[in-house]
Amino acid sequence: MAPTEETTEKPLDFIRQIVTEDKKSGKHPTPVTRFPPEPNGFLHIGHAKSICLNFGIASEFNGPCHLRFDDTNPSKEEDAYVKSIQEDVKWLGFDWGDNLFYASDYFDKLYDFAVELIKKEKAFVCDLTADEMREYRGTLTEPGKESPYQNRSIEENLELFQGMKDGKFEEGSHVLRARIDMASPNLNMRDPIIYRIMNVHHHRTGNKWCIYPMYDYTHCLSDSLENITHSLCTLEFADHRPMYDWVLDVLETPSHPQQIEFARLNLSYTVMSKRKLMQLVRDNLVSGWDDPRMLTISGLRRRGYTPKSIRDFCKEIGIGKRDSWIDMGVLENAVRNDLNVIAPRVMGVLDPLKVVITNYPKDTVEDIIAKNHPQNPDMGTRTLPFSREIFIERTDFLENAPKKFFRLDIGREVRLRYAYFITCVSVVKDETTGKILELHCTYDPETHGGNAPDGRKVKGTIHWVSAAQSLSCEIRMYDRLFNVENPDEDKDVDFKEHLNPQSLTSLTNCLVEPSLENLKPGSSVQFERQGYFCLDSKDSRPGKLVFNRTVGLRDSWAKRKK
RNA sequence: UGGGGCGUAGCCAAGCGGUUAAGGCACCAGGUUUUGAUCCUGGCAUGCGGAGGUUCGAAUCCUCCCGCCCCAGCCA
Repeated sequence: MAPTEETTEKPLDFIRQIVTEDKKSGKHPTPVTRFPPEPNGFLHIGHAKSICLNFGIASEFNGPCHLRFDDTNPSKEEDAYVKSIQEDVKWLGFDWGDNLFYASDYFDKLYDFAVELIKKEKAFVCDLTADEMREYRGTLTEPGKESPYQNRSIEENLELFQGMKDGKFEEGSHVLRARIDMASPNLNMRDPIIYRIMNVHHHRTGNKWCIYPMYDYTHCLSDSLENITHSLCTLEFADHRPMYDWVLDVLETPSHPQQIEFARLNLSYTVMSKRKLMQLVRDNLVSGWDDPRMLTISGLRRRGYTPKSIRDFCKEIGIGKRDSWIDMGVLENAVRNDLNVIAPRVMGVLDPLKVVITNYPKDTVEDIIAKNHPQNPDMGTRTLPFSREIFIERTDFLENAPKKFFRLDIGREVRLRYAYFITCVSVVKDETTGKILELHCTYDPETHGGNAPDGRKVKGTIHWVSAAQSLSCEIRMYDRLFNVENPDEDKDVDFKEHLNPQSLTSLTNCLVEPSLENLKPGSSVQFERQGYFCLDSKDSRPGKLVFNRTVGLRDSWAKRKK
């Protein structure tokens, strides 16, 4: 390939560079990655970044990517979440093949490893209470104190640990701890807890266990048991890497994967943590995990985002180690780009204003041919009914409009898309309120199809629907969920205070062209001059259509008005 | 005032000692257009957190300083 042809390729991020080098050096001829969610909530756009990274590397280097559920804390986890997570990963377009794993699959092995640790005098059972433990841990600047239980004999530790497993002790009375260094400047190395007693039913192992391993102990071993080569996680785990390596160095394990950290995604005007998303759901501030305003994968799906748009977005933002804030506009731009190519164009009127074409014959309904996509003839055409009474957008008429207003005013001529030129003659108003009830216009029969034989031009082309044949529907308009860039910023103010009360506006008098009658729920269309909309997959019914606005079109006119 | 991570444009982000510091978003100015959409063209960092130093040559190496993020769960 000529060098010039390579210039469009996106440069490798630092993780792909490492993977590339490991392949070249023969250290890891094919990488094995994993996406390891805890099944304690729904996946969100932040997870998509990790999914695209892990599955993306796998497919680029022809290696597998495992889906592994990090289910070591049964008090928060549910089977419903594992289902939704699998659905979302698949929907995003990724495939883990046979490589579906659960940390809970390794509970037996993990227990045996813990016994090995005890036998090597690298772990001990500790009876300190949680409060005492905190005191003994020390602070950021002061070293901790060694546990009075740290010198128990191997035999005693073995017996106590067995007792923990057998349910002989109360929750909180004992934990198993790694024996490392209470004076370590890294708090994670101050004899961290690796097992705790929890009398909780586990969604997969039921009541078999009453002790559960901690993340730091489990994750590295799970990675090793699955022969993961590159264990990718977010920056806040960098401090845990010494522990990750310690466990794998002390124990006889199949492999020693490399943990690499990257920056998590921050998006403006939203919150990302599962805990906060959960609050919004629980407090009924949104309609559920899949509320179209939520940046969960299921919310985005219902909003009309395509898998490709989310993948493109993740590619666009890149992988690095700086704390970065991505503007919502970047996400919106990603859907627009995809939908612009694939969404059929149709006409829909959000706020209808009646127009009577006074010189058009009364009982005539005419077929108008319209393109389904202006740049893609392969998408074909459709016919639109046209008649004497139509509806246009209320915002497409303005009395005493400025010169630059390319729409309707008394005496002005516009083109009805694909149909005729019309000229506004008069306005009918409600005598008491002054509200505009309808417009009287005339059409030029010579302009059929939208072109004037005399070559005269009109600046504006507006969308319309035929009054008698249009379908009424509901359209839900969405705005950002929060009205500040970072709802988490002020620790003294609850993030819910920043909720945008206008985040959902339901328009119930909308009218769309009749071709939409049998549209499949979930499909996307562009309402010309308005934006991209998708038929809601939950609430839409035949005869009672409900659309979600995915995103508006770029609108330089609206910008100019400001 | 412990440890770890990070500072390149309004927002992301390449750059890995050697021509005028990629690219995208945003923004601005034109052009095409039966969507004020799309598309196309051009503009947009004498500058890489700051100050010194090394070098013929520094965003890249060294020193000091400044700023931001993370860590004291029996969460992940």
